[in-house]
Amino acid sequence: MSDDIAKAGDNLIAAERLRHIVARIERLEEEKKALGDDIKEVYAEAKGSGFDTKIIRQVIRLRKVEQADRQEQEALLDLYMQALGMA
Amino acid sequence: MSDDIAKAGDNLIAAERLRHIVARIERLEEEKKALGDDIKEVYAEAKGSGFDTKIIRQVIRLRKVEQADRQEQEALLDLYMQALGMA
Amino acid sequence: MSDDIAKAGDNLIAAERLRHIVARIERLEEEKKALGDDIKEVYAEAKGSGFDTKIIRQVIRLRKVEQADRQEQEALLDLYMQALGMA
Amino acid sequence: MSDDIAKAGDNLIAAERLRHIVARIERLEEEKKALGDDIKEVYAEAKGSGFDTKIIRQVIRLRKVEQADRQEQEALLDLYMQALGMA
DNA sequence: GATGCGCTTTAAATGC
DNA sequence: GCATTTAAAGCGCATC
Repeated sequence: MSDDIAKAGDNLIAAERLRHIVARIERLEEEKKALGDDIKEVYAEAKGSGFDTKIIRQVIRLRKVEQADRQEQEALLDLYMQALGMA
Repeated sequence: MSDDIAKAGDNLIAAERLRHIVARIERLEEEKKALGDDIKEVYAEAKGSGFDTKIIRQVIRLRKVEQADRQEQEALLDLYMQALGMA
Repeated sequence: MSDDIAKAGDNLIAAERLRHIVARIERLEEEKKALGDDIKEVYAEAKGSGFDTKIIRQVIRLRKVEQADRQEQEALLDLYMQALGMA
Repeated sequence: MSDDIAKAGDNLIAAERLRHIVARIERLEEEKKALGDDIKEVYAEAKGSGFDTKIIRQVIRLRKVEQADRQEQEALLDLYMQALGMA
């Protein structure tokens, strides 16, 4: 019997925690969406200034992969350094 | 001649503006990604506490469509009001 | 040598299957487009009868999200049932 | 007074027609969605057979514009024929 | 622990 | 030019 009471209490606590988790995620998603809107706005503004947003997107994509490449190269370098006992 | 100078100046200005636009977008995307990571972390934490993330995701999705529902109803009401010349 | 023959045969078969796939997709897309045209026609007809298509679109959108809502609720219930070992 | 009655009657009829229009559109959209699902299925099947769906999509897109080109050329030809009194 | 697969989200294209 | 529709990317999940 007291098991049931304990279980009911646990469920309440779990429900409360769930509520908290959901609230946190929703808050974060809201902020994330706001940033997405900001980005959209910048593109719209750029377009209004006569820029081709498609090309801007390409530029950004390109810079992203280049950055990834650089990081990869650095990671590889680190690995070599470690292998050579230089790090 | 002075046209060319003016054009060169414009290009410089355009390049500068482009640089600025790209920087702004990259900054915003960085923040956006950080929030995505935060969300992921909350899910991971919830999972670690024994919650079923699938249920949490479903709850959040449901709340989202309910909210959309409410907004759609209001939009529809507005339309009717306008159609009836009451807005 | 016979490997090459086999491979050539495979390529022929693959080409034939590809042709078949493309044909099927094109046929389906054609039908899909026809339906899209039908829908457009209904809207045009409604407009001709004095209806505001904007409102009709909104009504349909609303009914869609309400339906999605219902389905989400059922999905959530299922998840809960499963989580509670009742399904 | 009888104007009001007439108007109320009109509204009822309009509501009935609206219901009918919505039902027709929803039916058509349902069929359209079913075809979309069929197409997705064909792609999935193709993928299961080892084809690269991305390339298949390109093939289909290409064939579509080629077909459009052909139709355009034929239309142009018709025009010329008519202009020459040969059609 | 890695890989692949489907699904959700996000970007691009198109038509009104 | 904006909203809808369609293609692509990213992500979590399941499996091996």
